[in-house]
Amino acid sequence: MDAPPYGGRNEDIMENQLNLYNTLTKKVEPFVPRVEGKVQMYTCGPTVYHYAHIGNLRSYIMEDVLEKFLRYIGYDVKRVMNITDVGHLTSDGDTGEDKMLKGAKREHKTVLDLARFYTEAFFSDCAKLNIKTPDVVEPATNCIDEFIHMITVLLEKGYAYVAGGNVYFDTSKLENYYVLSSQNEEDLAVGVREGVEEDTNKRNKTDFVLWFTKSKFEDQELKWDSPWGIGYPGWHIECSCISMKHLGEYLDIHCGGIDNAFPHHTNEIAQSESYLGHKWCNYWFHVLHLNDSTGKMSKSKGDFLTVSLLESKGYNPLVYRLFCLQSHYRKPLVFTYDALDNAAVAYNKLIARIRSLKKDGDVDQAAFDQYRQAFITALGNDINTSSGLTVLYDVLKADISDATKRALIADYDKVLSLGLIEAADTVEETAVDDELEAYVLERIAARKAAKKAKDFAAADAIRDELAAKGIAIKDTREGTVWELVK
RNA sequence: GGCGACAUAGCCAAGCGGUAAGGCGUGGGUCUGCAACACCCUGAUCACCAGUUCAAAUCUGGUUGUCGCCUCCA
Repeated sequence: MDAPPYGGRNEDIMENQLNLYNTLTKKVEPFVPRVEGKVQMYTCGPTVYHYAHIGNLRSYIMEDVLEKFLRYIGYDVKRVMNITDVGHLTSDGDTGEDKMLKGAKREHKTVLDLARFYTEAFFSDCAKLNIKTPDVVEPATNCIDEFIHMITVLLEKGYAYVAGGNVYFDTSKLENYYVLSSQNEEDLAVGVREGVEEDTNKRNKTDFVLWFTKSKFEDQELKWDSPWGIGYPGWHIECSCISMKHLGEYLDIHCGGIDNAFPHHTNEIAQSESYLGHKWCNYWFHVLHLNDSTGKMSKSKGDFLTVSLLESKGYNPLVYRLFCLQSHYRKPLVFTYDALDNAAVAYNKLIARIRSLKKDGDVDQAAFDQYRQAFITALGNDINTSSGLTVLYDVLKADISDATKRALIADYDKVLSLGLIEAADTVEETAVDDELEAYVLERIAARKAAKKAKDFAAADAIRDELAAKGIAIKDTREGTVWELVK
């Protein structure tokens, strides 16, 4: 058997199992963790003021694949995610559109209740998409002491200043602030978008708030005492602190959506490395956006696409996962229902093919190892999920035993998490009452008799009769099967 | 205004200098009494222009278009 020809052709990086694009270096480079065999991974979690839309979830799906692939090739991964439940919960223009939030306010629920509600909703959506919950999930409100400590140290070291009641990070103290983007201060526009006011307390355009006591958002509900007065933390500080709280002074991979690269991640690097006095994170993994026909998906314009909405339209959430996996995480993806339908058909066909595989028989270990390596080569090439799926299709077409195919698919699905084997082994349980079932079975038997007697007109009449009742039948090698058509 | 990403068949999409993967759809066929299912076959010179090279979808420069970032956002 010839080795399937997948993957990069660059000899230098072929040696490594995983080559990852690093936003910090703007190159695909071999992934080498700081401590051999272990990966420290941090993910920017959701801001829980609303449901996550499927664009948000694209990032979490692709990060999930990255995490699972790292485990697949043998790394011991510790992954941490924050939950932003403070800071800008009431500062988003979207809230005007948010009926849930309006309702919550009407019912005098607190922001914390709201955060709890949407945190649960977020993980519920993740579960439907087979996204593993990170090892550590930490709400920002659990870490106020840590934030205050880091800000205190930054003030002591001279990287921060107090102005107008707020504490700011002084970006002019850094030799190189723009590590994740090639911007320069002079050309940065302040308040480019409408409705954004310039903060005149800042010494430099790019300075950012570490702690607020004075905010333009007067209705901030959650506030804590601090050396600088009663207030609440700035947004950027939480990720740095939560990461260090659980992963220590060094981080291997930091993930997030591409919109976070500047300024959020840039600011995280600034404050973290100023605080630590050494380099903090080696690899930055950014997922590009899911767009709709009008551009970037957002909660305040166009359709607000959630997992629940897709479900209500009859889509299996895993179809959306497949839709994401068909594309590369570093390319913008445009969502259309046509494309999702395409993925739905592909998903169902895939399941049907796997279902037809025989379960008994021996696994050919040599073939298994070879195809497992092909999959590693595909995914190891900067998490090329599209190529990974191609390997999966190749396995289905390969001249190897069904048992080997099933074993490989189950193995791949540790990373892809499309529920392939489970779906294939699940017999469609149509919710029908016994009476209907008895009727259908009787009609099928009658049709079979008619067919046997070569009375095809009668057989077709029975089929039409059932079709009129929304029941489709088809003849397979194993006999006639039926299902309710929507 | 500045910074950045992207542009491959009807649709989605891989491609990492050596002569265009895969999926869906379409069309044709095999199997079935017919239909459906399944299976087989079927398609593009890679936005445009100019360079570098023996060789470019892949590198360089430019043009056009789309999108993102420079409040908060995945």
